[in-house]
Amino acid sequence: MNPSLPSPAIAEQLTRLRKGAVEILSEPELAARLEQAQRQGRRLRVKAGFDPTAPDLHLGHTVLLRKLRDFQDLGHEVIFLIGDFTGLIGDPTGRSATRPPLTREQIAANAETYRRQVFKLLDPEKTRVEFNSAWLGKLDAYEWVRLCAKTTVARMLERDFFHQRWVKQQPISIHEFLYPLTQAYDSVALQADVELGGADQKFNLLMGREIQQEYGQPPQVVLTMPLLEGLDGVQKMSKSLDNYVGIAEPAATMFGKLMSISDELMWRYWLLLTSLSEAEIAALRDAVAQGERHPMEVKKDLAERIIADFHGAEGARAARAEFERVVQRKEAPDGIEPVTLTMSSATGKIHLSQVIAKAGLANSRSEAERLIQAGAVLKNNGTVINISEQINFNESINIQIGRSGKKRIAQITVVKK
RNA sequence: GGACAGGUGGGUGAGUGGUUAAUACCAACAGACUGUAAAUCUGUCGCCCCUUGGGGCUACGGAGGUUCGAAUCCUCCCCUGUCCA
Repeated sequence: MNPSLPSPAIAEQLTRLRKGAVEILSEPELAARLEQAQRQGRRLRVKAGFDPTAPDLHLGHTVLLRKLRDFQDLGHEVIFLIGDFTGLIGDPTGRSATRPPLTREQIAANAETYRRQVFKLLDPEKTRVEFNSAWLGKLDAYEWVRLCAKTTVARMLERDFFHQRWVKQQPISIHEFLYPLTQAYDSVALQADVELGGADQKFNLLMGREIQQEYGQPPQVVLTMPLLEGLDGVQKMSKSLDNYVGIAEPAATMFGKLMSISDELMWRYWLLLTSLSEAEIAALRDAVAQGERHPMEVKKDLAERIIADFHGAEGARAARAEFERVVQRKEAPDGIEPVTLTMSSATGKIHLSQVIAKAGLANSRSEAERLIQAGAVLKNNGTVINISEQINFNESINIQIGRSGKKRIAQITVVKK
Protein backbone atom coordinates (compact mmCIF):
# COMPACT_ATOMS: atom_id res chain seq x y z
CA MET A 1 0.00 0.00 0.00
CA ASN A 2 1.33 3.34 -1.01
CA PRO A 3 1.40 5.68 1.98
CA SER A 4 1.24 8.78 -0.20
CA LEU A 5 -2.22 7.87 -1.44
CA PRO A 6 -5.11 9.22 0.57
CA SER A 7 -6.86 6.65 2.71
CA PRO A 8 -10.34 5.67 1.53
CA ALA A 9 -11.99 7.89 4.10
CA ILE A 10 -9.92 10.85 2.99
CA ALA A 11 -10.77 10.16 -0.63
CA GLU A 12 -14.42 10.29 0.29
CA GLN A 13 -13.93 13.58 2.06
CA LEU A 14 -12.14 14.99 -0.94
CA THR A 15 -14.97 14.03 -3.24
CA ARG A 16 -17.33 15.98 -1.09
CA LEU A 17 -15.06 19.00 -0.79
CA ARG A 18 -14.34 19.01 -4.49
CA LYS A 19 -17.99 19.15 -5.50
CA GLY A 20 -18.68 22.43 -7.24
CA ALA A 21 -15.24 23.85 -6.54
CA VAL A 22 -13.38 25.64 -9.29
CA GLU A 23 -9.93 24.90 -8.02
CA ILE A 24 -8.15 23.41 -5.07
CA LEU A 25 -4.55 24.51 -4.70
CA SER A 26 -3.47 21.99 -4.24
CA GLU A 27 -5.51 18.91 -3.79
CA PRO A 28 -2.61 16.74 -2.56
CA GLU A 29 -1.89 19.39 0.04
CA LEU A 30 -5.49 19.35 1.15
CA ALA A 31 -5.40 15.58 1.38
CA ALA A 32 -2.27 15.80 3.49
CA ARG A 33 -3.82 18.32 5.84
CA LEU A 34 -6.97 16.29 6.23
CA GLU A 35 -4.93 13.24 7.02
CA GLN A 36 -2.73 15.11 9.43
CA ALA A 37 -5.76 16.56 11.20
CA GLN A 38 -7.27 13.14 11.49
CA ARG A 39 -4.09 11.67 12.87
CA GLN A 40 -3.53 14.44 15.37
CA GLY A 41 -7.17 14.76 16.27
CA ARG A 42 -7.12 18.45 15.45
CA ARG A 43 -9.60 20.58 13.56
CA LEU A 44 -8.42 22.45 10.52
CA ARG A 45 -8.89 26.19 10.63
CA VAL A 46 -10.92 27.05 7.55
CA LYS A 47 -11.09 30.75 6.86
CA ALA A 48 -13.37 32.81 4.68
CA GLY A 49 -13.63 36.57 4.60
CA PHE A 50 -16.76 38.66 4.29
CA ASP A 51 -17.39 42.29 3.49
CA PRO A 52 -18.92 44.18 6.42
CA THR A 53 -20.73 46.68 4.21
CA ALA A 54 -23.23 44.32 2.63
CA PRO A 55 -24.78 42.17 5.29
CA ASP A 56 -27.77 41.16 3.22
CA LEU A 57 -26.87 37.76 1.99
CA HIS A 58 -28.18 36.20 -1.19
CA LEU A 59 -27.89 32.74 -2.66
CA GLY A 60 -24.61 33.71 -4.31
CA HIS A 61 -23.01 33.98 -0.89
CA THR A 62 -24.41 30.66 0.17
CA VAL A 63 -22.30 28.79 -2.35
CA LEU A 64 -19.33 29.55 -0.16
CA LEU A 65 -21.23 29.03 3.08
CA ARG A 66 -22.30 25.58 1.96
CA LYS A 67 -18.75 24.62 1.26
CA LEU A 68 -17.77 25.88 4.69
CA ARG A 69 -20.51 23.71 6.07
CA ASP A 70 -19.01 20.74 4.28
CA PHE A 71 -15.81 21.33 6.19
CA GLN A 72 -17.73 21.60 9.44
CA ASP A 73 -19.55 18.37 8.78
CA LEU A 74 -16.16 16.76 8.43
CA GLY A 75 -15.30 18.09 11.87
CA HIS A 76 -13.36 21.23 11.09
CA GLU A 77 -13.55 24.75 12.42
CA VAL A 78 -14.73 27.65 10.31
CA ILE A 79 -13.40 31.12 10.90
CA PHE A 80 -15.95 33.58 9.67
CA LEU A 81 -13.83 36.63 9.17
CA ILE A 82 -15.49 39.99 8.92
CA GLY A 83 -13.23 42.40 7.09
CA ASP A 84 -14.12 45.40 9.15
CA PHE A 85 -10.67 46.97 8.87
CA THR A 86 -11.22 48.52 5.46
CA GLY A 87 -14.74 49.42 6.45
CA LEU A 88 -13.41 51.48 9.31
CA ILE A 89 -11.16 53.41 6.96
CA GLY A 90 -13.70 54.02 4.25
CA ASP A 91 -13.07 53.08 0.69
CA PRO A 92 -12.45 55.82 -1.88
CA THR A 93 -12.23 53.31 -4.72
CA GLY A 94 -14.46 53.34 -7.73
CA ARG A 95 -18.10 54.31 -7.99
CA SER A 96 -19.21 57.87 -7.90
CA ALA A 97 -19.50 58.50 -4.22
CA THR A 98 -16.73 58.01 -1.75
CA ARG A 99 -17.81 55.43 0.73
CA PRO A 100 -17.82 56.97 4.16
CA PRO A 101 -16.20 55.01 6.96
CA LEU A 102 -18.55 52.82 8.89
CA THR A 103 -18.81 53.39 12.58
CA ARG A 104 -18.09 50.62 15.04
CA GLU A 105 -21.78 50.52 15.83
CA GLN A 106 -22.72 50.01 12.19
CA ILE A 107 -20.19 47.25 11.85
CA ALA A 108 -21.44 45.58 14.99
CA ALA A 109 -24.99 45.81 13.66
CA ASN A 110 -23.97 44.36 10.30
CA ALA A 111 -22.11 41.59 12.04
CA GLU A 112 -25.22 40.75 13.98
CA THR A 113 -27.22 40.59 10.75
CA TYR A 114 -24.62 38.26 9.34
CA ARG A 115 -24.79 36.03 12.35
CA ARG A 116 -28.54 35.74 12.11
CA GLN A 117 -28.43 34.81 8.44
CA VAL A 118 -25.30 32.75 8.34
CA PHE A 119 -26.23 30.28 11.02
CA LYS A 120 -29.05 29.02 8.91
CA LEU A 121 -26.32 27.20 7.05
CA LEU A 122 -23.34 27.07 9.36
CA ASP A 123 -22.99 25.16 12.59
CA PRO A 124 -22.57 27.74 15.35
CA GLU A 125 -20.68 25.21 17.47
CA LYS A 126 -17.94 25.00 14.91
CA THR A 127 -17.82 28.63 13.84
CA ARG A 128 -15.60 31.36 15.15
CA VAL A 129 -16.40 34.93 14.16
CA GLU A 130 -13.42 37.24 13.93
CA PHE A 131 -12.85 40.86 12.94
CA ASN A 132 -9.61 41.68 11.20
CA SER A 133 -9.36 45.13 12.76
CA ALA A 134 -8.32 43.22 15.88
CA TRP A 135 -4.84 42.67 14.47
CA LEU A 136 -4.62 44.99 11.47
CA GLY A 137 -5.50 47.96 13.62
CA LYS A 138 -2.52 47.20 15.82
CA LEU A 139 0.09 47.09 13.09
CA ASP A 140 2.44 50.04 13.29
CA ALA A 141 3.98 51.84 10.33
CA TYR A 142 7.17 49.76 10.50
CA GLU A 143 5.25 46.53 10.24
CA TRP A 144 3.13 47.86 7.43
CA VAL A 145 6.16 48.75 5.40
CA ARG A 146 7.71 45.36 6.15
CA LEU A 147 4.54 43.71 4.97
CA CYS A 148 4.52 45.77 1.78
CA ALA A 149 8.15 44.84 1.14
CA LYS A 150 7.14 41.21 0.81
CA THR A 151 5.64 41.64 -2.61
CA THR A 152 6.14 43.75 -5.72
CA VAL A 153 4.16 46.07 -7.95
CA ALA A 154 4.69 43.78 -10.92
CA ARG A 155 3.21 40.95 -8.90
CA MET A 156 0.19 43.10 -8.09
CA LEU A 157 -0.29 44.05 -11.70
CA GLU A 158 -0.56 40.39 -12.57
CA ARG A 159 -3.96 40.44 -11.08
CA ASP A 160 -6.44 40.63 -13.92
CA PHE A 161 -8.52 43.27 -12.25
CA PHE A 162 -5.55 45.63 -11.84
CA HIS A 163 -4.02 44.73 -15.15
CA GLN A 164 -7.11 45.67 -17.09
CA ARG A 165 -7.44 49.01 -15.39
CA TRP A 166 -3.77 49.66 -15.92
CA VAL A 167 -4.08 48.93 -19.62
CA LYS A 168 -7.26 50.95 -19.95
CA GLN A 169 -5.63 53.87 -18.19
CA GLN A 170 -8.11 53.84 -15.39
CA PRO A 171 -7.24 54.97 -11.89
CA ILE A 172 -5.78 52.55 -9.38
CA SER A 173 -5.29 53.87 -5.89
CA ILE A 174 -2.27 52.78 -3.90
CA HIS A 175 -4.35 51.52 -1.04
CA GLU A 176 -6.02 49.04 -3.37
CA PHE A 177 -2.75 47.19 -3.43
CA LEU A 178 -3.06 46.90 0.30
CA TYR A 179 -6.18 44.77 0.19
CA PRO A 180 -4.55 41.60 -1.09
CA LEU A 181 -1.80 42.15 1.44
CA THR A 182 -4.11 42.65 4.38
CA GLN A 183 -6.17 39.67 3.39
CA ALA A 184 -2.99 37.65 3.19
CA TYR A 185 -1.90 38.93 6.55
CA ASP A 186 -5.22 37.79 8.01
CA SER A 187 -4.23 34.26 7.10
CA VAL A 188 -0.97 34.76 8.94
CA ALA A 189 -2.69 36.13 12.02
CA LEU A 190 -5.19 33.28 12.05
CA GLN A 191 -2.73 30.59 11.00
CA ALA A 192 -5.28 29.43 8.49
CA ASP A 193 -5.01 25.89 7.17
CA VAL A 194 -7.47 26.47 4.36
CA GLU A 195 -8.99 29.57 2.86
CA LEU A 196 -12.14 29.60 0.79
CA GLY A 197 -13.20 32.30 -1.58
CA GLY A 198 -14.93 33.10 -4.82
CA ALA A 199 -13.04 32.36 -8.01
CA ASP A 200 -12.45 36.10 -8.36
CA GLN A 201 -10.50 35.95 -5.10
CA LYS A 202 -7.88 33.58 -6.38
CA PHE A 203 -5.18 36.19 -6.50
CA ASN A 204 -5.78 37.32 -2.94
CA LEU A 205 -5.94 33.77 -1.69
CA LEU A 206 -2.68 32.89 -3.36
CA MET A 207 -1.13 36.00 -1.89
CA GLY A 208 -2.04 34.50 1.45
CA ARG A 209 0.06 31.46 0.65
CA GLU A 210 3.06 33.57 -0.29
CA ILE A 211 2.86 35.85 2.70
CA GLN A 212 2.34 32.99 5.12
CA GLN A 213 5.53 31.45 3.90
CA GLU A 214 7.30 34.78 4.32
CA TYR A 215 6.21 34.66 7.94
CA GLY A 216 7.40 31.11 8.34
CA GLN A 217 4.04 29.41 8.21
CA PRO A 218 3.03 26.53 5.97
CA PRO A 219 0.98 27.89 3.08
CA GLN A 220 -2.77 27.55 3.38
CA VAL A 221 -4.70 25.39 0.98
CA VAL A 222 -6.79 27.50 -1.34
CA LEU A 223 -10.22 26.43 -2.47
CA THR A 224 -12.19 28.60 -4.85
CA MET A 225 -15.88 28.36 -5.57
CA PRO A 226 -17.56 29.66 -8.71
CA LEU A 227 -19.43 32.92 -8.64
CA LEU A 228 -23.04 31.95 -8.89
CA GLU A 229 -24.80 33.23 -11.98
CA GLY A 230 -27.77 35.41 -11.17
CA LEU A 231 -31.33 34.83 -12.32
CA ASP A 232 -30.39 36.07 -15.79
CA GLY A 233 -27.97 33.18 -16.08
CA VAL A 234 -25.19 35.38 -17.36
CA GLN A 235 -23.91 37.86 -14.85
CA LYS A 236 -22.94 36.99 -11.34
CA MET A 237 -25.66 37.23 -8.78
CA SER A 238 -25.65 40.62 -7.16
CA LYS A 239 -27.99 42.99 -5.54
CA SER A 240 -27.05 45.90 -7.75
CA LEU A 241 -27.90 43.93 -10.88
CA ASP A 242 -31.15 42.90 -9.27
CA ASN A 243 -30.75 39.30 -10.36
CA TYR A 244 -30.53 37.86 -6.89
CA VAL A 245 -32.52 35.82 -4.43
CA GLY A 246 -32.03 37.13 -0.91
CA ILE A 247 -31.97 34.53 1.82
CA ALA A 248 -34.08 36.72 4.07
CA GLU A 249 -36.79 37.12 1.47
CA PRO A 250 -40.26 35.64 1.94
CA ALA A 251 -40.53 32.04 0.76
CA ALA A 252 -43.10 32.88 -1.91
CA THR A 253 -40.86 35.54 -3.41
CA MET A 254 -37.92 33.17 -3.46
CA PHE A 255 -40.01 30.52 -5.12
CA GLY A 256 -41.16 32.83 -7.88
CA LYS A 257 -37.65 34.05 -8.55
CA LEU A 258 -36.21 30.58 -8.65
CA MET A 259 -38.85 29.40 -11.07
CA SER A 260 -37.86 32.12 -13.49
CA ILE A 261 -34.37 30.77 -14.11
CA SER A 262 -33.58 29.02 -17.35
CA ASP A 263 -33.58 25.24 -17.56
CA GLU A 264 -29.87 25.28 -18.22
CA LEU A 265 -29.11 27.44 -15.22
CA MET A 266 -31.15 25.13 -13.06
CA TRP A 267 -28.36 22.54 -13.18
CA ARG A 268 -25.86 25.03 -11.85
CA TYR A 269 -28.18 25.73 -8.98
CA TRP A 270 -28.64 22.04 -8.30
CA LEU A 271 -24.90 21.70 -8.14
CA LEU A 272 -24.07 24.74 -6.09
CA LEU A 273 -27.12 25.23 -3.91
CA THR A 274 -28.15 21.77 -2.87
CA SER A 275 -26.48 18.94 -1.06
CA LEU A 276 -27.17 16.42 -3.80
CA SER A 277 -24.08 14.63 -5.02
CA GLU A 278 -22.87 15.08 -8.54
CA ALA A 279 -24.01 11.56 -9.37
CA GLU A 280 -27.52 12.24 -8.15
CA ILE A 281 -27.70 15.44 -10.16
CA ALA A 282 -26.48 13.65 -13.27
CA ALA A 283 -29.23 11.09 -12.83
CA LEU A 284 -31.82 13.82 -12.54
CA ARG A 285 -30.50 15.49 -15.63
CA ASP A 286 -30.72 12.22 -17.49
CA ALA A 287 -34.30 11.76 -16.46
CA VAL A 288 -35.17 15.16 -17.89
CA ALA A 289 -33.25 14.51 -21.09
CA GLN A 290 -35.11 11.19 -21.51
CA GLY A 291 -38.41 12.96 -21.01
CA GLU A 292 -39.11 11.02 -17.84
CA ARG A 293 -39.33 14.17 -15.80
CA HIS A 294 -40.69 17.55 -16.81
CA PRO A 295 -38.12 20.30 -16.31
CA MET A 296 -40.68 22.49 -14.63
CA GLU A 297 -41.35 19.84 -12.01
CA VAL A 298 -37.66 19.38 -11.41
CA LYS A 299 -37.30 23.10 -11.05
CA LYS A 300 -40.07 23.20 -8.50
CA ASP A 301 -38.27 20.51 -6.53
CA LEU A 302 -35.13 22.60 -6.71
CA ALA A 303 -36.84 25.73 -5.47
CA GLU A 304 -38.53 23.88 -2.65
CA ARG A 305 -35.28 22.32 -1.60
CA ILE A 306 -33.34 25.55 -1.56
CA ILE A 307 -36.05 27.42 0.28
CA ALA A 308 -36.30 24.73 2.93
CA ASP A 309 -32.85 25.74 4.14
CA PHE A 310 -34.13 29.16 5.05
CA HIS A 311 -37.82 28.75 5.79
CA GLY A 312 -37.98 25.12 6.88
CA ALA A 313 -39.53 22.22 5.00
CA GLU A 314 -43.02 23.38 5.89
CA GLY A 315 -42.45 26.94 4.68
CA ALA A 316 -41.00 25.69 1.44
CA ARG A 317 -43.90 23.34 0.83
CA ALA A 318 -46.33 26.18 1.44
CA ALA A 319 -44.48 28.39 -1.03
CA ARG A 320 -44.75 25.69 -3.64
CA ALA A 321 -48.46 25.24 -3.05
CA GLU A 322 -48.98 28.99 -3.24
CA PHE A 323 -47.07 29.14 -6.50
CA GLU A 324 -49.09 26.33 -8.03
CA ARG A 325 -52.31 27.93 -6.98
CA VAL A 326 -51.66 31.57 -7.81
CA VAL A 327 -49.34 31.37 -10.74
CA GLN A 328 -50.17 28.16 -12.44
CA ARG A 329 -53.91 28.07 -11.76
CA LYS A 330 -54.18 31.85 -11.71
CA GLU A 331 -56.27 31.95 -8.57
CA ALA A 332 -56.26 34.96 -6.37
CA PRO A 333 -53.47 34.96 -3.85
CA ASP A 334 -54.46 35.28 -0.27
CA GLY A 335 -53.08 37.78 2.08
CA ILE A 336 -53.49 40.84 -0.11
CA GLU A 337 -53.32 43.68 2.32
CA PRO A 338 -56.14 46.13 1.70
CA VAL A 339 -54.64 49.58 1.31
CA THR A 340 -56.34 52.83 2.15
CA LEU A 341 -55.03 55.97 0.53
CA THR A 342 -55.87 59.50 1.50
CA MET A 343 -55.98 61.82 -1.48
CA SER A 344 -57.61 65.03 -2.54
CA SER A 345 -59.35 66.01 -5.71
CA ALA A 346 -61.40 68.94 -6.92
CA THR A 347 -63.75 66.82 -9.00
CA GLY A 348 -64.52 64.13 -6.49
CA LYS A 349 -62.92 61.50 -8.67
CA ILE A 350 -59.34 60.37 -9.08
CA HIS A 351 -57.54 58.97 -12.06
CA LEU A 352 -56.40 55.42 -11.65
CA SER A 353 -52.91 56.28 -12.82
CA GLN A 354 -52.65 58.53 -9.80
CA VAL A 355 -53.92 55.85 -7.47
CA ILE A 356 -51.50 53.29 -8.83
CA ALA A 357 -48.54 55.58 -8.33
CA LYS A 358 -49.65 56.58 -4.86
CA ALA A 359 -50.13 52.96 -3.86
CA GLY A 360 -46.56 52.24 -4.87
CA LEU A 361 -47.53 49.82 -7.64
CA ALA A 362 -45.58 52.06 -10.00
CA ASN A 363 -42.69 54.41 -9.33
CA SER A 364 -44.35 57.48 -10.72
CA ARG A 365 -47.54 58.57 -12.31
CA SER A 366 -45.86 58.68 -15.68
CA GLU A 367 -44.83 55.07 -15.24
CA ALA A 368 -48.36 54.14 -14.19
CA GLU A 369 -49.72 55.72 -17.35
CA ARG A 370 -47.24 53.82 -19.46
CA LEU A 371 -48.28 50.57 -17.84
CA ILE A 372 -51.93 51.33 -18.46
CA GLN A 373 -51.24 52.16 -22.06
CA ALA A 374 -49.33 48.92 -22.46
CA GLY A 375 -52.45 47.07 -21.36
CA ALA A 376 -50.73 45.73 -18.29
CA VAL A 377 -53.19 46.91 -15.69
CA LEU A 378 -56.29 44.96 -14.79
CA LYS A 379 -59.05 45.81 -12.36
CA ASN A 380 -61.53 43.81 -10.28
CA ASN A 381 -62.89 41.26 -12.71
CA GLY A 382 -59.85 41.09 -14.90
CA THR A 383 -60.74 43.77 -17.41
CA VAL A 384 -58.01 45.97 -18.77
CA ILE A 385 -58.29 49.49 -17.54
CA ASN A 386 -58.27 52.55 -19.69
CA ILE A 387 -56.13 55.64 -19.39
CA SER A 388 -59.00 57.94 -18.59
CA GLU A 389 -60.66 55.75 -15.96
CA GLN A 390 -61.35 57.27 -12.60
CA ILE A 391 -62.39 56.04 -9.21
CA ASN A 392 -64.81 57.52 -6.70
CA PHE A 393 -63.94 58.20 -3.12
CA ASN A 394 -64.68 55.35 -0.72
CA GLU A 395 -64.92 52.96 -3.63
CA SER A 396 -62.80 49.86 -3.31
CA ILE A 397 -60.90 48.50 -6.28
CA ASN A 398 -58.60 45.61 -7.06
CA ILE A 399 -55.63 46.52 -9.17
CA GLN A 400 -53.37 43.99 -10.81
CA ILE A 401 -50.26 44.97 -12.68
CA GLY A 402 -48.87 42.40 -15.04
CA ARG A 403 -50.82 39.57 -16.57
CA SER A 404 -48.27 36.92 -17.23
CA GLY A 405 -45.06 36.92 -15.36
CA LYS A 406 -44.66 38.79 -12.13
CA LYS A 407 -47.76 40.38 -10.81
CA ARG A 408 -48.31 43.16 -8.37
CA ILE A 409 -51.72 43.14 -6.82
CA ALA A 410 -53.40 45.42 -4.35
CA GLN A 411 -56.83 46.13 -3.06
CA ILE A 412 -57.22 49.86 -2.70
CA THR A 413 -59.74 52.21 -1.22
CA VAL A 414 -59.32 55.94 -1.63
CA VAL A 415 -60.51 58.25 1.11
CA LYS A 416 -61.08 61.94 0.66
CA LYS A 417 -58.64 64.20 2.39
C1' G B 1 4.89 72.57 -11.61
C1' G B 2 4.13 72.25 -17.39
C1' A B 3 1.76 70.12 -22.06
C1' C B 4 -2.25 67.27 -23.91
C1' A B 5 -6.88 64.31 -23.78
C1' G B 6 -11.46 63.54 -21.49
C1' G B 7 -16.11 64.11 -17.84
C1' U B 8 -23.49 63.26 -21.67
C1' G B 9 -29.60 59.93 -19.14
C1' G B 10 -28.87 52.88 -14.89
C1' G B 11 -24.22 51.29 -18.23
C1' U B 12 -21.39 51.86 -22.95
C1' G B 13 -21.38 55.83 -26.17
C1' A B 14 -23.27 59.66 -30.47
C1' G B 15 -24.25 64.66 -30.83
C1' U B 16 -20.35 70.36 -31.33
C1' G B 17 -25.76 76.92 -31.38
C1' G B 18 -32.28 75.78 -32.72
C1' U B 19 -36.11 70.04 -36.10
C1' U B 20 -32.42 67.28 -29.07
C1' A B 21 -36.13 64.74 -23.29
C1' A B 22 -31.23 64.26 -26.35
C1' U B 23 -28.89 58.82 -32.11
C1' A B 24 -27.42 53.75 -31.23
C1' C B 25 -26.49 49.48 -28.24
C1' C B 26 -27.11 47.05 -23.40
C1' A B 27 -29.90 46.75 -19.05
C1' A B 28 -34.88 47.55 -17.25
C1' C B 29 -40.39 47.46 -17.73
C1' A B 30 -44.87 45.81 -20.37
C1' G B 31 -47.55 42.87 -24.35
C1' A B 32 -47.70 38.31 -27.51
C1' C B 33 -45.93 33.28 -27.03
C1' U B 34 -45.14 29.87 -22.71
C1' G B 35 -43.82 25.77 -18.14
C1' U B 36 -44.64 33.15 -14.41
C1' A B 37 -39.35 29.39 -18.16
C1' A B 38 -35.47 30.28 -21.96
C1' A B 39 -35.34 32.09 -26.94
C1' U B 40 -38.01 35.25 -30.28
C1' C B 41 -41.12 39.32 -31.89
C1' U B 42 -43.53 44.12 -30.52
C1' G B 43 -44.06 48.43 -27.57
C1' U B 44 -42.32 51.56 -23.60
C1' C B 45 -38.23 53.54 -21.17
C1' G B 46 -37.07 62.00 -16.77
C1' C B 47 -40.93 64.19 -13.49
C1' C B 48 -45.60 66.64 -12.77
C1' C B 49 -50.57 68.55 -14.39
C1' C B 50 -55.15 68.28 -17.36
C1' U B 51 -56.44 63.64 -19.92
C1' U B 52 -56.79 59.27 -25.05
C1' G B 53 -54.61 64.71 -27.29
C1' G B 54 -52.05 68.33 -25.06
C1' G B 55 -49.41 71.62 -21.25
C1' G B 56 -45.49 72.70 -17.83
C1' C B 57 -40.84 71.79 -15.29
C1' U B 58 -35.99 69.72 -14.75
C1' A B 59 -31.56 67.41 -17.30
C1' C B 60 -25.60 66.59 -20.69
C1' G B 61 -19.02 67.34 -14.00
C1' G B 62 -19.94 72.44 -10.91
C1' A B 63 -20.67 77.87 -10.91
C1' G B 64 -21.16 82.12 -13.80
C1' G B 65 -21.49 84.59 -18.81
C1' U B 66 -22.65 85.44 -24.36
C1' U B 67 -27.33 84.66 -27.25
C1' C B 68 -34.08 85.40 -29.14
C1' G B 69 -32.16 80.31 -28.22
C1' A B 70 -26.53 76.38 -25.36
C1' A B 71 -25.04 69.51 -24.04
C1' U B 72 -22.91 72.51 -27.98
C1' C B 73 -19.46 79.24 -27.64
C1' C B 74 -16.59 82.08 -23.41
C1' U B 75 -14.56 82.41 -18.09
C1' C B 76 -13.38 80.22 -13.53
C1' C B 77 -13.49 75.79 -10.58
C1' C B 78 -13.64 70.32 -9.55
C1' C B 79 -12.47 65.28 -11.15
C1' U B 80 -9.80 61.34 -14.28
C1' G B 81 -5.98 59.65 -17.57
C1' U B 82 -1.35 60.26 -20.69
C1' C B 83 3.42 62.53 -21.41
C1' C B 84 7.33 65.82 -19.37
C1' A B 85 9.76 67.51 -14.54
